[in-house]
Amino acid sequence: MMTRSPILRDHVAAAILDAAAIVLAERGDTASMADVAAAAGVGRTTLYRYFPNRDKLLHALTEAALTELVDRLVAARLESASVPDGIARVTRAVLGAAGKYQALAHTARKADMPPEFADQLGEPLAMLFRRGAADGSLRADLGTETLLGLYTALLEGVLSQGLHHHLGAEPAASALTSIFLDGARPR
Amino acid sequence: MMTRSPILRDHVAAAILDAAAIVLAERGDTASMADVAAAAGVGRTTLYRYFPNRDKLLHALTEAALTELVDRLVAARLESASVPDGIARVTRAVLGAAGKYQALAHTARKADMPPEFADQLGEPLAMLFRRGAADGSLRADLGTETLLGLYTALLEGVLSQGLHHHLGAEPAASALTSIFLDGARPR
DNA sequence: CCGCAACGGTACATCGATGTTCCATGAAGG
DNA sequence: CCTTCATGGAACATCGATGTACCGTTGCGG
Repeated sequence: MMTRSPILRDHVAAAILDAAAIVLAERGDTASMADVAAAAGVGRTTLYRYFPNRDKLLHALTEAALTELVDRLVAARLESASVPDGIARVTRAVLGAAGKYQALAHTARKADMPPEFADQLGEPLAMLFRRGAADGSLRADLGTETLLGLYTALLEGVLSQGLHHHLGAEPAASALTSIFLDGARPR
Repeated sequence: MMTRSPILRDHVAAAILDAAAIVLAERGDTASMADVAAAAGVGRTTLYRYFPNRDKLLHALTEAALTELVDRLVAARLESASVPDGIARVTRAVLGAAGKYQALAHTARKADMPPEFADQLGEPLAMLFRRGAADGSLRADLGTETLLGLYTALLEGVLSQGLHHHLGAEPAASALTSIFLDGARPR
């Protein structure tokens, strides 16, 4: 027998998640399961065969998005970069993973983010900023916490505004990094 | 007869809108009319007497929020300020009007923003940034459009992240302005 | 080439939200 | 004091979304 193919099934599931990410990013919570199914080019019942209910789908989506983000973050090897370059890498990583990640900002209003991810995401970033405060490559007058908050706010704003679509991911990333590090005033 | 009092009615309506702004900002589209009514401390039927349906409520809320924002923006007298100071004033204005404005970012996904408001909000800001590009008080290498996009992204991100609640409106505004103008790198 | 299994579609039960109607209550105003 | 009117609650109809069951079709695997 051998149920058709387990790999195919995984790929279909991935395709559904990609579609879900898009439609959720567009329409937010108002997107229905039917919308997701249609966007994925799959029957509604088939969608339910892969994800037995809406919660499971959301959960799988957040997990996929956070995993991708964490992967990109470790691949960025922040330890072996200067602080400014590290920030540039983080920016590229986040904007590159935007596809799936963007949907979560609207829906999963920090509801049930698994705490292990929170650490895996937040710690490297916090470490980077602390290092910057210590070695003088970042301002100290605003406080490391505030600085980090402003940086993530800028990331979230750019994503939610779709700026990386107008400009392309790479130009958007370099513009964002440049503004955050050097400001809008000419040096 | 004299239907009780027309001013009282306006105040109740305003209270409902305030409550709606809060609950919409928290729960987004998933907030029900019943939630809004409860948050406003008013019966569900009474809510429907003031706003005959959900659309009307949302519409009134966006109008109130945008009106407040426009008012603060004209009160800021951007023409008579330097560009950096103008940006500081805009930041304070937006963060000050956050209460109502924040809810719209999640819900009214630039759906039906009345175009007259779009101009009243966008034009002064665009003017300010163009002036900055012309007189050299803002960088020109990223393009005025991009610069403006990054600035509004930063505003939106700070709001959606609630940073102005952790820090207080005024400190948040000055930190935001400082980062945007001067960057995170020490000068 | 044949059968199993996944697929898509239809139909259906259920649930929560929306919007409406009606009525009892209570408080302000004359 | 007594009328009047807004309020809040309950009951109701409706609608869309969720989740489930069934069924005909299709196509890959053996």
